[in-house]
Amino acid sequence: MEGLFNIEEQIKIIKRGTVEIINEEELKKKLEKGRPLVVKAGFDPTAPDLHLGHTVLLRKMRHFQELGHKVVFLIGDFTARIGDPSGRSEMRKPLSQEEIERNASTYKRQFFKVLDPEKTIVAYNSQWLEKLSFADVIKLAGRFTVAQFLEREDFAKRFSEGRPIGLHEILYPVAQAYDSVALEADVELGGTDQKFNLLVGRELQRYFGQEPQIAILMPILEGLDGVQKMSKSLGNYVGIDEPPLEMFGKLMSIPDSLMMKYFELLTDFSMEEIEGFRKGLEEGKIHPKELKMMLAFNIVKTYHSEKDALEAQEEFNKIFSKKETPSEIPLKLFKEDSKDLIELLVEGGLAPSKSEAKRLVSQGGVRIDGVRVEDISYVVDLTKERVLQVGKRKFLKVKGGTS
RNA sequence: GGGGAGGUAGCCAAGGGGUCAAAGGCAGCGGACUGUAGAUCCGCGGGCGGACUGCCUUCGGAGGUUCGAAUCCUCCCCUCCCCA
Repeated sequence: MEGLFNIEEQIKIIKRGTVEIINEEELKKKLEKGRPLVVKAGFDPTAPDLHLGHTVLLRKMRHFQELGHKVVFLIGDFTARIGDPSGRSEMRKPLSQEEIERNASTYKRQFFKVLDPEKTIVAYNSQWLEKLSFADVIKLAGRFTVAQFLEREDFAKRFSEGRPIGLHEILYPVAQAYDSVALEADVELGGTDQKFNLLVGRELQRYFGQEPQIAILMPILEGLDGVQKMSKSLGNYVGIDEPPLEMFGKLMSIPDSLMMKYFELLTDFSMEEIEGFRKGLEEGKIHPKELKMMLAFNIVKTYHSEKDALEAQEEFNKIFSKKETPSEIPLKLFKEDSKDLIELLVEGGLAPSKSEAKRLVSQGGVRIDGVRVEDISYVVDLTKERVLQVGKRKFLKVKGGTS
């Protein structure tokens, strides 16, 4: 592994995109030892659909792999099985072993789009957490004070706002810290929201006589709205399993202000190239849309193929620049020869309810064969194939007369 | 254990017996404008019904009082604050 990269080069690669490294000097010392470092990143097996937000971390893991380090992909199955015992959080409901396994296998399939499967060590934290007794847990917890936990931003905030903080929430970081001890981690990767937890890991490692891990914090990636963090529940995400056109379209809708961040965190362009883009943009030499297309193209290429990316791009241009209908539209067949537009919209999945469908029609959001229809009681002739369009990007072909 | 304040739509938050399907804000959706960006403007806003002073289901849960309750009473669940 060594020889290919000297310490300075390694640090440069590792630092890309990070918000903070605690601390860089220690990292350097660890690297100087010349042995592969154990690099840990934990994932909840709760939401098995990976999106670009997760890949920020995954890509950093891959950087470490490329540098020859040992990357541990830690699945938090133990904690997932307990969930949030207060039952307050839907996202944290307890998962059964089967669910966890199913999620974990989805996860693995998706990760290896980014990570090198040969070089990835997959571990489950139940392996060691399950063995701890209540006494062990109390001892571990005894290493920390309430005041320390109140340092953590979201605890402090909730505490001062008078919102509840469950004791288990305090224990979870301790469990996560113990993971680092069990793995003898040299480095732990996490989002900035994980800062506190990663620091707890350092503390606990010291207690166990280990050299504290380096905490590397990656930024939280904002989603399509440009404000909130990318997450499935907010619906502002780009899933890495999404079809090319979908992916391309979503990426084109990110705010311009997010572009450079996406380039830095989600693509392999060098920082020098990215800096060039930034300048070009500032000086008006590059059109923002062109650059965004390049971004979208590149990301689609990463998760699909160059061919798919090319097709997605062409298709995108066709639909939005030339305002033509897409070349491939799903077709839904109906028995009837004619049908209420409203019902068609609902049954075709273009509107969630009839009221909603009516709203869409009366507000001019619905077209049939490219012609706007604003009559709520319009009946669609289905003897031949018709193209329904809702808003700008939802299309459906419908045809009746199927027996 | 004692005392006090609360739980309202995706979120925040008004409303304290009928005029409340429930103000306002945010998010969302549609339209105009654009580069499917941003900013701005307009419209929508539980569900159902060929659409209107119509029907159904909503204000933590279960009962009750009333012609009528999100609003009053009882019990229960949950949260926060102060005291111990």
